[in-house]
Amino acid sequence: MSTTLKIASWNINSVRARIGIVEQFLRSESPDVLCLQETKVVDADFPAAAFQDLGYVHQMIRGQRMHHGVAILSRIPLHEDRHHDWQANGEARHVGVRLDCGIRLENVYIPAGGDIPDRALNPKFGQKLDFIERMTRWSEECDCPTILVGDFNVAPLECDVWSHKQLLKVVSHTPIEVEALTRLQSSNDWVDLGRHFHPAPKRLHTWWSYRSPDFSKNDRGRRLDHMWATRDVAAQATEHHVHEICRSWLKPSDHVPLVTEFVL
Amino acid sequence: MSTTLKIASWNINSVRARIGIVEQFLRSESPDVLCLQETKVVDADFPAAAFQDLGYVHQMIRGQRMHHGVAILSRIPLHEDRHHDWQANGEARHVGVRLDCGIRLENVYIPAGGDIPDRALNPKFGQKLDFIERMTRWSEECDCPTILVGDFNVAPLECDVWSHKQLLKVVSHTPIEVEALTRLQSSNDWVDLGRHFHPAPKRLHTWWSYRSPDFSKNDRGRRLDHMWATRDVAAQATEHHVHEICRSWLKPSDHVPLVTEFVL
DNA sequence: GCTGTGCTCG
DNA sequence: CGAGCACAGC
Repeated sequence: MSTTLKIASWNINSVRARIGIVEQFLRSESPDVLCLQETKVVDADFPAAAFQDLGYVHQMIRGQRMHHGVAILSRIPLHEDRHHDWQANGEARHVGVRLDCGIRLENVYIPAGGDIPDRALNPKFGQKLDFIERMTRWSEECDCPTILVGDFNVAPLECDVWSHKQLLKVVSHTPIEVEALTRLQSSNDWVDLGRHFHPAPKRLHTWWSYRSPDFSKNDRGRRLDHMWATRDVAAQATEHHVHEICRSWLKPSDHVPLVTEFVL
Repeated sequence: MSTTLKIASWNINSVRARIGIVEQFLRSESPDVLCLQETKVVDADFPAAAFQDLGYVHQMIRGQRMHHGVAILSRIPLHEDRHHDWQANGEARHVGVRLDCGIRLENVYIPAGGDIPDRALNPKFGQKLDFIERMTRWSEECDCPTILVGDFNVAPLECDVWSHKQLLKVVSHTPIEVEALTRLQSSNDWVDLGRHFHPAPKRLHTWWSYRSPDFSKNDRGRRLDHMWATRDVAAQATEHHVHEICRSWLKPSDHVPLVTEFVL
């Protein structure tokens, strides 16, 4: 006998502004667990009831005023929730739990890093690289079956962006960020599920800027969102989808949801 | 042979935020002329095309950044537009035109007057009374058939408010404002079309605060919006309606439209 | 409450 | 472009 586990991850850019389309997504996809990033709301104002009404009664919420904020909403029990604050700056960028099957699920929102890809000129860029380094130290110590999801704010491969050449000096696709993310991936037995199911050089994007007027016409996307799993767990993955369609919905997030199914 | 003339007036509290419901109203009521107050937009950004598409190709727009702003949108020709600035402060509170039938149509947005009904403590209250006085001087000189509409921000009669007693010291229903409005009405042969068709003590309201959560439940309305006509024109009026239903629409204005039909 | 504005952030 | 916030005005 086998059970399936369906995990979704989505940077929704304000859970309150997006509650309608998140419900729509949950109704159509029915994942067992939904990981959110950029909820942008303090825990007291999190729209918990809306998720409860759809069966997501197990909730691990870590929000803050205005920026960042992560949450795990689940139809299956969640245990041993931990909130890492790797940079000890109080930013709500991580929440992790253990599922009944023993797998740990880690939900992360890596800093965007500002506009200028230079540690000296732009402290936010330094903070981003530092965040990835500290995550790498943490990842080295991870010793159980783990799924790591979230908005990593890095598009590592050439085919992860609409134009490798034009984005080489644009934060999210610079060599220094890609190297940092590669070290994170190498620091444990991480399998990039996106590329496992949709190998390069296939086009795979999860984010389109609001600033580009017609996202589907110009298609200037980047793969900033990721789902990784330790090799043992990745071996149980059966499907992985990027729900591009959600970018065309009314009042969309600039990110779209990722979904992976596992057979345990 | 006779022709009908259907005039509507509506404080829409931002024409851009309300463009959808104004279109809905125009489609269902099809007035010949629509007078708007509180358009809250500079002329360059006025959604002129939306009105043109519905046949309102004759437009006299007097807007300003952020506050106030009036407009006359019409399916019939408009002539001799005049913008009075009675207080010479640059506020866009009036636009008037002449119709082909010879009637003048004057569209006014009288200042709200702030919170405290005291000239000394609250300059806005003084400005409101001064505005009405200056309008009175102008009204005395009006010597042609005229329809005067708009948001007067005064509910003169006891039955114009949900509680006469509780509003006696609330700006919009204080004796000093009512007296000022009465002087304005007496300064020419003005007929209050609202009360002509719906005589006191009938309840007649055109505005419900956003702050009262369920407007229809508590029904704490006031008659702040008015349509007046000189006696000759008033004699040609056949119907006058307050479209209360518009207050229950999605994302409503706090005011509802008034409509009068004339047979010329 | 619900507009507008200006601001920061991505 | 579109979230968040703060403020003013009604």
